[in-house]
Amino acid sequence: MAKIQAIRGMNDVLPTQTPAWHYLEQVMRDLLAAYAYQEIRFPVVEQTQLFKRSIGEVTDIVEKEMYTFEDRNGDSLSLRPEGTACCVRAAEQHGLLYNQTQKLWYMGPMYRHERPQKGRYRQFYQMGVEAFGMSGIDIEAEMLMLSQDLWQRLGIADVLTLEINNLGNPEDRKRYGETLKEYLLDHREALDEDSQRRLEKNVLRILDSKSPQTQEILKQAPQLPDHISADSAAGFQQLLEILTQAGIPYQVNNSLVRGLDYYNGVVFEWTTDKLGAQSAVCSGGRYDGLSKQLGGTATPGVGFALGMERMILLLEELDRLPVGISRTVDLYICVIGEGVRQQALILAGEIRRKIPALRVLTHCGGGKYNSQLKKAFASGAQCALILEGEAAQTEIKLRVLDDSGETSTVGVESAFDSLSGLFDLEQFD
RNA sequence: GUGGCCGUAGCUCAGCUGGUAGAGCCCCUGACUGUGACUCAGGUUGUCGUGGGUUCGAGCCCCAUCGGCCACCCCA
Repeated sequence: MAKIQAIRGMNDVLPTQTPAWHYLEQVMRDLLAAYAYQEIRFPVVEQTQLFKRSIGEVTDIVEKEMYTFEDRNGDSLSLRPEGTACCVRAAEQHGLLYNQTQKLWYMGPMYRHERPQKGRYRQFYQMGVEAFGMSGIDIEAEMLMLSQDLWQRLGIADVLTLEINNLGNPEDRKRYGETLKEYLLDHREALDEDSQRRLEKNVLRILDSKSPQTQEILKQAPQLPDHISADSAAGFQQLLEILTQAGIPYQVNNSLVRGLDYYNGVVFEWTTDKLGAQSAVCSGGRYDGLSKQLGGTATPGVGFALGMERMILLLEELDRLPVGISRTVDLYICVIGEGVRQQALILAGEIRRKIPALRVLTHCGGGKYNSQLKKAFASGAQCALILEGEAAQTEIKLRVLDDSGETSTVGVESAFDSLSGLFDLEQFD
């Protein structure tokens, strides 16, 4: 029988890696709680239409990266390639957007059929933040401050840079799109293939085309900042001022457009040069038209998503993971001889009841003194209880697992007291 | 989707111009040590990613396929 292996680009997270994930998730949860954002969860599968209508028909994501399949009843379903559309759908469906504002976050796997690469996987995890019902630039400012706060808590602020742009309000964007299209139609033949296709449904994307020839043509093109209404431009300036005051360095990039069609207003991207080709670790912006586009009532929205794998890669690369997060055992109980097996299990249970947060590993499966002690050290535990004998013991050994080799013999009854003396119990409250 | 490199024991890798496989680490046993050590003695592990082909014979050649890494592209 041939061995079955994981699907390409879909990774197992092994026990050696889960501590890093827990750490990252915990820092995020704490941060989001500090900003009073609430968690929302929604399904991994949605109607294909949801993504076609939000992300855009002619985007790469919808055109060639979605996992789309037919349900048994013939409906076209897709694994979610991103979270914003799902979040809007869920919020709208349950009346969360009716006459109220929301500050939400989510975390979970997304799916995109791309060629796997460092920092790019077919199943990847995103943490996303979305705010609904707020149209000022204060919410953009808060989100950027929140993300900056996260980088600081993780200790990676020094390797990330913020690129930011203003696409103007939806009318600005539409008007500019038409003007740009008109200009580019005159140079149609000189554009690269992709840009020619985008001319029809996705003109703005041409702005960040990598083709040198296309970029040459764009030099003479009508410029985006010239087509932005005064109030939108003023708001953008205010935002930039807040960023300056908050000590967040930024770089205005007028060709930053984003690959998802639903954006308008402020868009941004946090990038790094530490992850090879995958430079974007977090990005987002305003999407005021999205909820209406999905058939709901018009509700302003702002949000961003960040790639969890890329965060972890970055933390590992820069060695910014706190020491000690991998330790999973505090107390190791060595069980030498079948006679003390039962006593050891019962004793472990009593200790756990008395100190619920203490992580107690009872050695199972037998083995000699030497090898069990070796495992006790390898486990990272601070201390080991050693039960040895052919029958239940009244005295057991307590060994501190450091170089001192300090070992004492204690009565079973007083084992708990001895442990209390060893561990700083407050840390387990 | 395109291109380059790669796929040999749990891990890191070696394997000359094709003659059916090794090393280190780890792990286990024993000896010595009242003991995570050291040293010594011994031991387990692989359908050489998978499926075909060429050949008297393939880990080494050819084709296909799956997977990994990197870049393009795209994005988180």
